[in-house]
Amino acid sequence: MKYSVMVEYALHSLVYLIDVPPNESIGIKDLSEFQGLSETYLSKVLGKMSKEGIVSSVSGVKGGYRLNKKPEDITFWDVVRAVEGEEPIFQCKNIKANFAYQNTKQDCKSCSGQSNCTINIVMLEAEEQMRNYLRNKTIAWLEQELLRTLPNKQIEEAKEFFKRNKN
Amino acid sequence: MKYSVMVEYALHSLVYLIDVPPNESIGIKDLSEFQGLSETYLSKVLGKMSKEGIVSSVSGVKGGYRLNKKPEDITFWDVVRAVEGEEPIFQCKNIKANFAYQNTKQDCKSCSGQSNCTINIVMLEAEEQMRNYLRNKTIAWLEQELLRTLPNKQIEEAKEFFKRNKN
DNA sequence: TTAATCGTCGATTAACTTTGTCTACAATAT
DNA sequence: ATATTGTAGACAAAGTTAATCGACGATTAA
Repeated sequence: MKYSVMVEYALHSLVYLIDVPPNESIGIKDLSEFQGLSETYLSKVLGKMSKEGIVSSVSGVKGGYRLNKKPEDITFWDVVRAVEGEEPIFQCKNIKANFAYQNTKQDCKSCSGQSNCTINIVMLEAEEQMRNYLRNKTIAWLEQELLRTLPNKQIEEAKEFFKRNKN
Repeated sequence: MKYSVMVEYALHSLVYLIDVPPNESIGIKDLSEFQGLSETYLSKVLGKMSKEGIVSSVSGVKGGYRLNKKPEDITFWDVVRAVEGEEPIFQCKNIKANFAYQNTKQDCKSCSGQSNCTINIVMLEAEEQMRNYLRNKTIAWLEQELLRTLPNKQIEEAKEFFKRNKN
């Protein structure tokens, strides 16, 4: 079980969007070039975040992406959900004749809802612990943390790169 | 991102092994037939749990599986780990020239260890929340919960099935 | 108004993982 | 001995993720 690399691409890309003023933006070409990622693939990641209102996009010449919310209103969970969707990690397939289901006739839909399949409930609640943790970490917090821990040189390098290619 | 169905197969199968006396066992054929699962595939799942010491196996005629520990010493996490492995859900691919890494020269190994890639740390800690929850739920607890919530008829049905085919 | 630039969308391909099967083999009760 | 059962590994099928490509529409600068 793994998160798709999209999650990594998304979180890392957001870092560069934090400081972009509301009337500017960063193009997919710059974002992908600086991080060494595929332009077309990364654009799908940003597209997903755009759909979920995390970033907003500007079409046309000098277009690109910028944040669509304040960094303190974007959580890690928002990003994961935008990219991976809300489907639970664990899903009952409703094993036939199964001991652990009250109603062997019903299928998985009932099980992932407010079902009484104990095993499913445990797994869903376990995942909920992870989600709650992610809901508590915002992009604003991430920026502070990066400013605190990263060498200045590296931070300046990034700022320089995106300033040079400013949209 | 999804858990493999192996996790479901493993947890459900364990339920039927809880009450097996130390000198008896249940064969893969019965376990798979009762649950409507592929015999060969389920045997791989049990094999993984056997390797991790959760169950023990008896070869030969009248062979099968039984628990290798007390139900209160088997947690959900033990089962997930046996089946899915310990690899973290999120793994840094060390994006080239990446802003969020202190040392762009090092590769992912450094990042998933005690690295200072903040994003990676957050994701690892989030996963740890989920693991801790699973570490708190034992198979013994699961049995109590099932006895409490399942209709007697269903429980008896299962017991009957495995008694008939007792090894 | 035209041309270049940029994001969006869907089809397609490539790589990889999961699921499942098959076969040969080792252990064991009768 | 022999039939039964678990073990292991090769293999195949199906599904998912990663990545590419091309057509399209929106926007801006000239």
